[in-house]
Amino acid sequence: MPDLTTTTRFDPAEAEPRIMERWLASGLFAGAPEGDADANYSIAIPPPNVTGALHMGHALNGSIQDVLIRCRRMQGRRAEWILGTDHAGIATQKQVEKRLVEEGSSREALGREAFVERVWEWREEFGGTIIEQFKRLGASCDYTRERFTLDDGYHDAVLKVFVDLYEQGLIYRDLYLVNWDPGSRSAISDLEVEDREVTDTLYSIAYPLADGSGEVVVATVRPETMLADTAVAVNPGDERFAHLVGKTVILPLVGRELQVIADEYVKTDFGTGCLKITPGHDPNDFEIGRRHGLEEISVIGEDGRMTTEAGEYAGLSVAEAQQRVVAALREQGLVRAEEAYPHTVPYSHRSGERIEPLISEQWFMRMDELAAPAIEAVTSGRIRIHPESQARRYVEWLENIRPWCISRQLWWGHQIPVWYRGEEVYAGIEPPAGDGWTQDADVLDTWFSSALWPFATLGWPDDTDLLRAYYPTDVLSTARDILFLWVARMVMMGLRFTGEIPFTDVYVHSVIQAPDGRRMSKSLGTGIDPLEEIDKHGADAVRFGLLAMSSTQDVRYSSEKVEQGQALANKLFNASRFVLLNVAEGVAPAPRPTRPEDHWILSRLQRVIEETGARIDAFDFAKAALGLYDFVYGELCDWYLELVKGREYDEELSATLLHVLRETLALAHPVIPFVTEEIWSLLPGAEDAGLLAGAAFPQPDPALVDAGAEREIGAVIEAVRAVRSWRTGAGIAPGPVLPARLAADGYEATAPLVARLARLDLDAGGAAPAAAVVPVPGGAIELPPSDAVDPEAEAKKLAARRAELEGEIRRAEGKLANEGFVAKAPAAVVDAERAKLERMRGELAAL
RNA sequence: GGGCGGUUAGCUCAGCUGGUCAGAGCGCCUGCCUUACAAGCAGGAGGUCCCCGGUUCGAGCCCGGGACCGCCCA
Repeated sequence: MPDLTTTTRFDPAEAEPRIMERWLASGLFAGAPEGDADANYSIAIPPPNVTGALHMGHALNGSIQDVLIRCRRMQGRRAEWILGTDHAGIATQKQVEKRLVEEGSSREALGREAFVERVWEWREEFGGTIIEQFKRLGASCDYTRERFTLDDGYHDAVLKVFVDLYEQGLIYRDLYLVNWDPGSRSAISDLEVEDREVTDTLYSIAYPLADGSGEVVVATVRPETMLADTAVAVNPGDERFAHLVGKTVILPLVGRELQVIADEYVKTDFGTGCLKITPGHDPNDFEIGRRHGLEEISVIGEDGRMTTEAGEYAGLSVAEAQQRVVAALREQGLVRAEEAYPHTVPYSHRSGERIEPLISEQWFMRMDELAAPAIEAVTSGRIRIHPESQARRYVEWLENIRPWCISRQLWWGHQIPVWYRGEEVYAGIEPPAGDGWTQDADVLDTWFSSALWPFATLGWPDDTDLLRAYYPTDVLSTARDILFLWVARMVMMGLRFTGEIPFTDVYVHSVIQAPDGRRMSKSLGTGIDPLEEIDKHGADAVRFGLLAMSSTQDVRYSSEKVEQGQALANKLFNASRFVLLNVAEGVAPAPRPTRPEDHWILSRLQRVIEETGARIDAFDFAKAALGLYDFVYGELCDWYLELVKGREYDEELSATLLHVLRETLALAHPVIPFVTEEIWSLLPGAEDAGLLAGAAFPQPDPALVDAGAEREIGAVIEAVRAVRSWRTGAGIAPGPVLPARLAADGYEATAPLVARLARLDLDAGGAAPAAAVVPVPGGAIELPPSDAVDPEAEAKKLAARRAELEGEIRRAEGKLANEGFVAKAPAAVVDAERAKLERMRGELAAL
């Protein structure tokens, strides 16, 4: 505990761990599951990969969710932030495989059972890292109910979903062209593929016509796949080749006869206008092949080597085969052209290796039937996506959804609950009775299990207290990149298996880029570690900074915003010292205004309470955070605390100061929980008040809004600023008290405030003609001749001001003389212009 | 190729339905150790709101065209 009389800085490193301990010990984050989901408030955290470490995306999203959860908790709702990690199939398996290699062992050497055992051991040792890191951030998750997408209960849910969908005919096995990732030796889904710009060689190759009447030239960057060609296609509207459709060509090197077919897919202006069709190794060709009933030949195997179908090339790597095929074609004089060709090529998001499209037998999920209700949930407004532009993307994606390849050739994950015995196939939660059954070796795509996250974490399929209390959840906060990968799938599965939408609001937050605008990534070296930032500036500062810099679009990381947050925490700490060291003892906090400035700050407080609440409700976190900053700096510290200095700290003032401080702490707590909790514990009566995290969130009190006081103190502020500014311009030091007189209305109750803050003696103005005139609201402050005032300079400044005013007046008069303006502009705008003109004429007259 | 977003102060960004909207933080300059905070306080300088046209009494804001940057999908 800091000693307020001597400590002038808030020390996050010392305070934050201590405060987190108190929160965790209080049980506030882990309430009993009572009541129903309508009354309660819940958020399911996007489960970080168990292999993960906290990055800026987690830190931002954690801050966002924590603001929501803390705010609702303080508003009296039972708030549950569901926590857990994802088993992250490929990532985790690779992690452990790497260690095995370092030990001179391998996955294969260990065997499946032992390997999976090793992964569990790894998880036991390192899987908690990111959870601990969320604590550093101050995230008020329910740490007592941490889940894992591979724990027992969760596994049961996954199996049930698989078996149900299988029985309903939505899950099926099929031969299909998949994105084969040679790196992980597994099929991966379309969404795990990323395109990269690559320059390949585009070869033009001649295929002779079978009747000897000529040749067809096709263009390809993958000549080695020609060994699997089963047709040549042209555009049906292409007159150049119309006569060829239906004819036969001879596939060089292989000798197979290929039909020339017509298909709309072929672009007339690309390459030669003739396309070789390789259904076994190209997604588009695969589609064309299925349309035309073509044979599907595979010449590349899952090991990345040519298969026996490739004849003499069998066993070669793809690259070797390409060289040999091109060489052979050259020898036969069939290569017509070679050119460099930049294009985009699919790569595995996971392993980073180039995708090899292959036909293989995989498990698929039919999505159309699941997608329809998920589209309806959003178009009907039952689920709201913020910002709305993302809703369009969601709907468009679902409308064009394709079957989802859900099997992965990995060992770490939910092994597919299907057993085989000869020709028999059995899908079930329990293995079938009898001998001789072998289970499918594949596991499910990690996203299959994540899709169940909002309800599987709560005990589904059992009807549990947790499920009743917290499902459906309220908000799902995430970045854009997993809107399809995860969010859409949760909606589909939620609707299918619980009959309810899994959440009512989806908030899509910014992606934080590196300060130079590039992606933040470890491999680029552009990453900034949020934990280092927390070490340097404190968790409050990082939370504030991330929230303040976030918006609906991507933003660059701004360390200035984090420093701004640190400044705010420190400012609040010192403002609190001032209040606590001055107030009378034994006074209960309460609004007890006696002076205009008291009414003013209470009125301003109601406005910031109102605004902050509305901004959090609207997911406008940047404005919520910056609005708090503006209030604390621009109103509370710069003005109110300065205005009350010099007053006696009587009961009324003490009560009001404590009230304003308390309300401000509570209001700011969801954004900067640590420093506010720390100060809260230093308030008088803290022992009985409990934790701020469990206190009430402020509500605006309309009775304390006071427009009159706002005008009155607003004038004081403007007047003080005007005088200070004048002093600087006149080269007069800010310190000395100058004689002056107030020639303005509206300061009956506040003149002493102006005098003190502007360093003026308003009773010493005398009656002599003014040597300087400072315009203020309602009139002017006049300064008599003195050593400090240079009459010549003053005269010059006055003349300049007059000229400026005259110009402004002419402009306003011109505007008001414009018939179009007066006739068409709204009355309020015209009136405002007239009022402005009057004000300027008044000021000119006063000069 | 299709779609979406962006371009406002030296930097990072706010600017709602067109009318006190030209703003904030940081940086910079000047002056202050004013009994909460010098990681502070006060004051100040700084902008062709990407370009060209249009609509309007009035345009960062709306419309058309263009340039550049970024993201998503194919």
